[in-house]
Amino acid sequence: MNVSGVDPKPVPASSDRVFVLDQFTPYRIVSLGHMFSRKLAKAYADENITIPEWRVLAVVAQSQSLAARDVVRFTPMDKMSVSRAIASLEKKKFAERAVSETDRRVNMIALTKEGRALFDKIAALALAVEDELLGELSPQEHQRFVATLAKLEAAAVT
Amino acid sequence: MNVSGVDPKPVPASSDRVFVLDQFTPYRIVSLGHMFSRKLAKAYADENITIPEWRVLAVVAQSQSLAARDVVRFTPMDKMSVSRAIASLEKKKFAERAVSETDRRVNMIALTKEGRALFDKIAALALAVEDELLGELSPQEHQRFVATLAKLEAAAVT
DNA sequence: GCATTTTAGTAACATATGTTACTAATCCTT
DNA sequence: AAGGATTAGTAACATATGTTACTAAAATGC
Repeated sequence: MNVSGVDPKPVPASSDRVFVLDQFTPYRIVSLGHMFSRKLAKAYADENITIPEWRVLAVVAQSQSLAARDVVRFTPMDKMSVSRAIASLEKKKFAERAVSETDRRVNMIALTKEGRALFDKIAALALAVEDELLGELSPQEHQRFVATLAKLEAAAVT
Repeated sequence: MNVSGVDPKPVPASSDRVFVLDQFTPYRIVSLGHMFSRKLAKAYADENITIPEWRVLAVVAQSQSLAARDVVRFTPMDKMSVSRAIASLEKKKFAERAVSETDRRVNMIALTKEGRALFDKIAALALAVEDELLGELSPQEHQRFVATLAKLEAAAVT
């Protein structure tokens, strides 16, 4: 019982079904996403890097050099966010930008030595957080969960 | 093959494990959460209500009247966000605030007739979106997924 | 090959969100 | 019951994020 003296009660929605926020699966996924975000951000809070910057770092680290537009493709960020994150990574000397020789509209992004080192460090932290968060799941449970996740991702892009 | 001429390649992290962003489960959950958020926001884009406002609306709708501090408990919002959302719901005539008679620090929130109607309408939309997003899952798969979700929520609060 | 459309990226503005610190009320301890 | 500690809520500031509209380059199509 909370301070207000009332517990939340289900309330009939328009139809015969009932809407209860914490039994609403999409909402729970969103909330869990927030919790994970915060956990991860905390894990690398000392590393002088923001979430958007980390996303760019992680994507660029997986190729030798990547067009900014492809960062947009590979992350849930819009092009303005990517542009800002890259600018800031550049200012911090974790990445460098160079105009593409074949298409001068395009910026190619590459990590500096420091950027690569930072990625390695944070990747290790991230994997540790993953262990902490998912460690309780059996391999089978994890595998099933990820399979369902893939279905949901597919449903969400349609 | 993308425009830049390189596909993302896994890169060894600090240990023997490899960090690949789109195989990193916490990140996938966060991304899926964003996708769902956007889907839901789109579904009620015409309704003159923001995401934080909707969260408050949904929580308050489930009781007759609720203390603002309990909204903080029941949502992933901090008290400032809740305060702002309530202020804005009040301005839009969807909610009313009254100082609690037993504790004058506390604001009790209640929905107006219009707020209740709006909740009913959006709840129906939300359930439709849920069907769209989760409709492909068998009852068993959904049930398993939600069970795992609960474990992850528990791990994330620790 | 010239005009039109599309694309990549950014600047400038508006809005939203997080943070710190404050006020007012209540609780707790003795 | 008086003092300090805690709690609910908000104001004011700083930062981040979304939006629109622009520039420059390249692709398209006539």
